[in-house]
Amino acid sequence: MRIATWNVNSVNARLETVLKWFEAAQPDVACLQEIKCVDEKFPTEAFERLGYNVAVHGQKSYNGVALLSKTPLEDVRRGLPDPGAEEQSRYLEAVIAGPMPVRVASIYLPNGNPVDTEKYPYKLDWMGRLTRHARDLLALEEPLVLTGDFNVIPEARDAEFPANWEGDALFRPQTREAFRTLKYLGLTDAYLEADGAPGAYTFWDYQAGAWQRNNGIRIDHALLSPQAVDLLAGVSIHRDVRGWDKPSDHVPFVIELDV
DNA sequence: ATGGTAGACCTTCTA
Repeated sequence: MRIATWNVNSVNARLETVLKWFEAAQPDVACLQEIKCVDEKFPTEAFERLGYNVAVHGQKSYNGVALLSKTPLEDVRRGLPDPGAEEQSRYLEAVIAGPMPVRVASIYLPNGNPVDTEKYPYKLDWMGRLTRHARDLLALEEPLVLTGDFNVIPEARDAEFPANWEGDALFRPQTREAFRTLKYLGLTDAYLEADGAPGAYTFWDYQAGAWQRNNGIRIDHALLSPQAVDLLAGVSIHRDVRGWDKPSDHVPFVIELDV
């Protein structure tokens, strides 16, 4: 089972590029982030034509996540538990039906910049809520994949120019500590487990020639329960997609499970 | 030290 995650930066502005990649890469499951539209504006029919079942948790203008699967999506959950009054659409979870069901979550963790605004505490609070929910999911002792745009640079080796990110919400010690707290519940970073070579990035900013200078960071992750690690067969970062016409600033990250 | 790009949008916010 091939499970992809991709922050597409507007699914409608990017639809041609997204469909081109889907036809080439043929993921069984895909988690999209930053779809930037409400549910009714999501191009559901285009994905159904490719054979996918579709679940969407959209939002006007900003954020929004989706889950696509060749087999049915069951037990769909939209949003984390304990939503606040101004909840943003950043979490969508479902069980991928099959002989070995796999629970998958599409995650768009808050960016958190600028750090001297309410955005940073919102990020840390959201990470706390994700961690509490992940603890409950791990208690189920089933194959679980938490994947998406975490907006976290886990270590200096995950940035080409780590000094550029000092003080940034993606790399602050508090952010990295919160990410470790999540992982230390018993989750495994699929990229480190299956490959781990440094210099592998999933995001290059549109600005200041970041792509041309390879000023990249690894912020799109897949965290696996022990039962999912047992199935892990490999990972791949589709770096070349960043060089396509009208690219997203993120590229697809794919994990392969022996299911 | 600064500014650079992209997308959706109640020309400004978010990243």
